[in-house]
Amino acid sequence: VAQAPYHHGNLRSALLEAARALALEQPIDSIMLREVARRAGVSHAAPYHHFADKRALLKALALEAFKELLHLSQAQNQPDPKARLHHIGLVYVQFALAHPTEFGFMFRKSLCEPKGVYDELTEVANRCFEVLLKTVAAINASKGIEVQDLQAQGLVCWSAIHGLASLLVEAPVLPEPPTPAQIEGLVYLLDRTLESGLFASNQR
Amino acid sequence: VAQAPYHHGNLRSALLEAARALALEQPIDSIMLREVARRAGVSHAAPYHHFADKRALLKALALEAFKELLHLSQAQNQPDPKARLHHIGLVYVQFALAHPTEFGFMFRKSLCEPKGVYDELTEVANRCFEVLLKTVAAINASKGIEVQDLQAQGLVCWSAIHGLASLLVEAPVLPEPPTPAQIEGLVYLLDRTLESGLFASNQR
DNA sequence: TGTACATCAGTGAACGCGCGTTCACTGATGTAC
DNA sequence: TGTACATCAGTGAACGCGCGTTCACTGATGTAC
Repeated sequence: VAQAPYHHGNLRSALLEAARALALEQPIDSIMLREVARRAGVSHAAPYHHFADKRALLKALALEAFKELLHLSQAQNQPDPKARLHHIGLVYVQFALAHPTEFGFMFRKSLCEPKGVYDELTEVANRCFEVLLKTVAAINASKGIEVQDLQAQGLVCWSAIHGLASLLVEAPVLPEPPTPAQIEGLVYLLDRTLESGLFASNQR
Repeated sequence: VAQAPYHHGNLRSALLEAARALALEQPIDSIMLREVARRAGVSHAAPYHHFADKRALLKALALEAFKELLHLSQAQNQPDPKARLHHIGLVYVQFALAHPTEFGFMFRKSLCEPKGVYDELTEVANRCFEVLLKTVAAINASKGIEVQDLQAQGLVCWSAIHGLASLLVEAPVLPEPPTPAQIEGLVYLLDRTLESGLFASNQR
């Protein structure tokens, strides 16, 4: 296998991996299909045996990203729902910082068009949200709270996490990329905000 | 002036306006300079008398967007700092929904490169953040709270607002675009979360 | 008021570029008998 | 174990396309005298 056989064997994965590597270096829209093929060591027409077109390859990339995010969110087994929520927030922010281009791309609405038909990307995204919703519901239960609109509560919770991740990735305001310790500190502050508000007096 | 004079008169503004209109129809990276010129009723070389290149035009578009956001944030005169924060959150989300393409684009880090030199976009973005910071600080003061890291507190606050705006614009999870009433409801829920946490028992 | 002239803000042709995609092809693989 | 053959997964040439940018140009404007 050392001398590059005619058949690649696992070109589909290799193309996705090449696209992932390119995404670390440049924005998603300047990724070129021919360059992905080049990186995978294959002619520029070869990808068409594995993906209908460029868009399909990029969508597959987004799908993989969502699957990884889902996997990370679930990779825990803590009994305390608050600890679970902290975990979700932390891995979410860490994922965004580790894969900034994919993070910005995987939420593009145009990826899921046309609407109405079954779409695996939408489904996995929904499952990510459901993991969060269940955790939020568990915290409600542990506090004996009845919430009228769990979706809205979950959306606000997701917003706080998503916003922190987004700003850390892209905010023009931040002079330096944050250190892992700063990230954890911000996620803890976020936890406390969700727990008791942004203006609780037990600020540390 | 009815018969299209040779000199346009205010082509720079007209080009930005054309770009803004195009941004309502398509993602930022598929906006083409030649089409912007076409929309402005001018030859495709004319923009080069007003912008160094395509990137400069798009950056000017982002700058205008930030200026409008700053203006909206400041367009109020409420004595209660909590009311001011609510206003900021509301106009932020409304702006994002009204200008989704620019909203996604104006935060791109690459817009502010090369770093180090003075950059008007960075400055206006910072001023937006400062409006928020001052409001948060005023709420702290009204509560007699001393905060160790105002920047972090402000960043978390901004995250919550920014995240809600981002998700409402782009989330693949939401089946329908939200109504104005839903938006206000979510911003109120956000307010209450910042005030007393996501799990306060006074859920309505 | 008129004229010369510099400057500004357009035009339209042209350039090079590299893309996404298609096509006929060919080498490799696997299965039936 | 061999052989025929269908199928799969590559190749490389070619296509059309429209872009961003440059250039020499020209029409319009404004100022000096």
